[in-house]
Amino acid sequence: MNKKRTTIKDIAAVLNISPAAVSKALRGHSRISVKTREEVKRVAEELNYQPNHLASALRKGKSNLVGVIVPRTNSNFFSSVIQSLEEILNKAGYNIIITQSNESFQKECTNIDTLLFTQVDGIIASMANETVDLSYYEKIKSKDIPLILFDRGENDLNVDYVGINDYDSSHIIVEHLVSKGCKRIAHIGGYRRTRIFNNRIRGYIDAIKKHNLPLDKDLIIESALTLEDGRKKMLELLKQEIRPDAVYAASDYAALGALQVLQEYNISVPNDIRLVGFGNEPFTSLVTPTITSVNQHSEKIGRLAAETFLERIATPEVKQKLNKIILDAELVVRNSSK
Amino acid sequence: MNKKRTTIKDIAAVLNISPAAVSKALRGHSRISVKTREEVKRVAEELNYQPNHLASALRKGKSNLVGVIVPRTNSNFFSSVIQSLEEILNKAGYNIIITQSNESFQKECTNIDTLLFTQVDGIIASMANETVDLSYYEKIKSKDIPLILFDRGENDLNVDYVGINDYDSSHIIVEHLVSKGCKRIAHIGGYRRTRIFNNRIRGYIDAIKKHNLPLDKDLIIESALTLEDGRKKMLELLKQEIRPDAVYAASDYAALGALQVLQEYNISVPNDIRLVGFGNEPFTSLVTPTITSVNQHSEKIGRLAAETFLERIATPEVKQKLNKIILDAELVVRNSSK
DNA sequence: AGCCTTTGTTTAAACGTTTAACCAAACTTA
DNA sequence: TAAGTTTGGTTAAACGTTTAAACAAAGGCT
Repeated sequence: MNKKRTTIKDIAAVLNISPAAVSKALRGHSRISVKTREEVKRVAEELNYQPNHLASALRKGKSNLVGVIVPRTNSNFFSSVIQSLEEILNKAGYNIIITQSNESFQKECTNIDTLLFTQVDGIIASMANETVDLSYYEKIKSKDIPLILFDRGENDLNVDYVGINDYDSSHIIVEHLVSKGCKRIAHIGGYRRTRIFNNRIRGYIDAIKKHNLPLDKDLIIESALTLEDGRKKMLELLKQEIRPDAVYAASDYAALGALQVLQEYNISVPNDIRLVGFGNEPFTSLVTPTITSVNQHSEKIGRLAAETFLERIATPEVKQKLNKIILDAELVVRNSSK
Repeated sequence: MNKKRTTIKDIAAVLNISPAAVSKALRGHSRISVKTREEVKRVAEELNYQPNHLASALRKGKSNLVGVIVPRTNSNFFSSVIQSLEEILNKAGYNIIITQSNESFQKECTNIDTLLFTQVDGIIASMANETVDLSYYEKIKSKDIPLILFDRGENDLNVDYVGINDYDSSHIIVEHLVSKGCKRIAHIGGYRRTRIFNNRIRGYIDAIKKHNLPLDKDLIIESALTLEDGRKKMLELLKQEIRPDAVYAASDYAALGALQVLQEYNISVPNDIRLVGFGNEPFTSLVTPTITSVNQHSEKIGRLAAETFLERIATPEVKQKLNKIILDAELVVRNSSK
């Protein structure tokens, strides 16, 4: 019965050498003769040897596993970041464990615990909307394993961060709408407590000021940015005495909700009201009219996050500190604002 | 410096007992006095003890990790299955490692290899469209760890399978279209070599026969079912002498592509041509008109797959055999076929 | 009292690798 | 040729946990 897996010892027994020699041969240690090295490889192949990752991880004190936490995977942005993370990290010999927080702080905490329990060598995360208490993230830091944040980060954690320039993105959007002749631009934004949404709001405000447009408090609405929120907030905007002539939503889902309401009210997009979303979700180019949005360069963000992680691993002596990598976002103009 | 993690030995040292006693106390072994058990728990808490998962996994010969392979995560179906898998398995003490094949056979093979390398205790997978060579899946079986397939399975592997009744779903769809008065129903299907798509095609054919409708070869088109395929195939259908009065696409993406073409040609949906998709992707209720589709009960599939896995783990003596769990799908009627 | 059982714990080995330290043989070099 | 270096290994301990086996002490039974 070959019920039991072949181990390094089995190979050693066949060749009448020590397990240590086999281990070294397999890892390409210099002090092993070419002859033995090749014999070992041959026998390993023959016996269908598969190294026991757990044993090696235990001995070396690293698991070659990277934990990933995202709010959800069924958004194009996150799944694309993950894909790119996986590609880079696999090449470097790491596997990733993906977990979803579903935007819940509670779930995020248990995710962190299970990842730490699994002895991951590092964590790459995008924070849940709800999260304000950073103690669980501090816990990661206290374990002295790299923590890399992307998209949804937090300066106070003083770790690496990869994301796009939200502030500038708002400027670009407002500028685009102004160039189309819009004079009263509303913003359906996220909650200010989330850094990226706060930045988008700040960018919006500053851009509005810059173009000497009315900075009406009623034109800035905070929400969780779901489709349903988009609908509700759009209805509120329509109830105002002077309707806006453009709406900039900080998420494509909210933009879509707004679009649905506008269509139900027979308000023409883009003729009566121009609309811009954020995130460049695939459906933005599937609906009618197609929705102008912001491309967040997900693949690039994934790649940079992975590379930053590898760099941290390579130089463990360097203490982690706030290190922001900010990419320029790109406005993808579609029919909803043409 | 508390640089080093607390181990079971540290706890033992504090209480002046053996590490074995600590281990047993922590696991709730019956032969440990209530007193020591509680002291151990107290000290463990105090020293912030985190069990070393690798060591225990190595010793016990199981990793408490389950590998998951999906074609992609950015589809609502798969991400929802994953979420439900995660929920059940986490409760049972398992963590999941998610990998994506991107519908590529090559990628799927390396995914299997990395999962096996990571010593997962089992694999839950949905096969890539491309996959016909089953040798890598046989490799999983030869390791004697449970393999559970869902949605995209293969009878020949003789393992557990969870999915919906594709054959019947086609029947239900055709019946629905017939009830709306359709007489010439086209089917934009997947490739026959994939079992589920073959079943949908067979179901379509039998249902057409059953209702004595014309069974025209030109009305059945195979493709990869992407949005682009939907567009192309719809164009082909429109070129035919007698246009169909209904189109049943085996994926929502293809259905959406078809819808776009129809709108470009000013053909009214549902008045001129009725349209049905498959998968109940969120966008089906977001576009105009909303698209009738089939709900695949993703949460239930995830739950059943997880439970089947746990059952296999609990009864390792039982040899795995073909065991199909087939759910009834549910037609969600929307405007595209009303 | 003597034997049996139960309770609570210790001992020691094991899981499969890696690696520091050691060693013998072969080769250099002056 | 003697000392030093290089080559190609071996030995043994270690990573942190689990667990079978052993054992001592206490309690139960006749």
